Amino acid sequence: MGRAPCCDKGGVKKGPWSPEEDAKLKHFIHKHGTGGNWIALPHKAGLRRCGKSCRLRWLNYLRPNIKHGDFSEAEDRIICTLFATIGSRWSVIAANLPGRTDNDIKNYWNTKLKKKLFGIVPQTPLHIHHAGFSSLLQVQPTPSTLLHNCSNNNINQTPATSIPGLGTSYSLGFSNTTTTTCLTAASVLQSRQNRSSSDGSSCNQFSRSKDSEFNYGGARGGNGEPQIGNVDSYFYNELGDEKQKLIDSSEDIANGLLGSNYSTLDSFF
DNA sequence: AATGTCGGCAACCGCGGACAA
DNA sequence: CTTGTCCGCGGTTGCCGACAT
Repeated sequence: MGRAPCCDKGGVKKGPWSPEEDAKLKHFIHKHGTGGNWIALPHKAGLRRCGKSCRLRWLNYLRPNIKHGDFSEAEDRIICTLFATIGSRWSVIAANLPGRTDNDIKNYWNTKLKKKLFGIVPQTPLHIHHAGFSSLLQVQPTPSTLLHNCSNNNINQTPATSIPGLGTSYSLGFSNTTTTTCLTAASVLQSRQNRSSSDGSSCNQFSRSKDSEFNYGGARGGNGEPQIGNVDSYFYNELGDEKQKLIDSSEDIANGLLGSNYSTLDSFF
């Protein structure tokens, strides 16, 4: 039953690829393609490597049209917005950045972009976060770092909007990438919930999976920890007229960035 | 100059869904 | 329907060069 055994784990080489191995793999794929079977490929190509390793090497480094080097400001913005909208789905983000690999984007986010956006470790948490940002709990920005980053980034300066009643009140400048994308993610989700919820009060859909967990600092449990899935208490009770503005702007951003792919976001929530 | 620390990046690991037998 | 493998993904590790002490 089942398929033939995978590669011989004992006989395979691990670690960095040599130029000779790269050449062998490249030559074989150019001549024969992958054949839809990575497991059989290394043997056919004369490589003592696991099929998985070959696939990774090809996809991340050897295949044509791979971009290496610095990311542009436009790429930064796309990564940030998509990350805030869909979380750490690097393959989906990579699909929106031609020539970039998921591994590249993941490394770039973890080593540079995260620091560029959030700066030093803050004292005051930002009260809105998507599951994608939950991994950043140790590096959430203070209002001052938000403003600092905002002025340094010099991105789309627009009037700030005050977000009251969230423990610590302060202005969130829409021009800041991080803030915008947090609000974008929150309001996109909220608008989607509006469409699917008859009474507008249920947040169940936000806790269905780890990727759709949401919380607001304005809605905390008895232990003071943010509660998962309490988006509505903020959107319905506290945000008032600003709610629609947020939803409208976030829909525009998402539509502009993702185009026809935007409709596929439904599948994530 | 030697040693320690940090950051960037390539590669590996383990998991879950899809699919073949 | 069950079992076992393949594939793709995200998270993590470890190597190596740059920089600091």
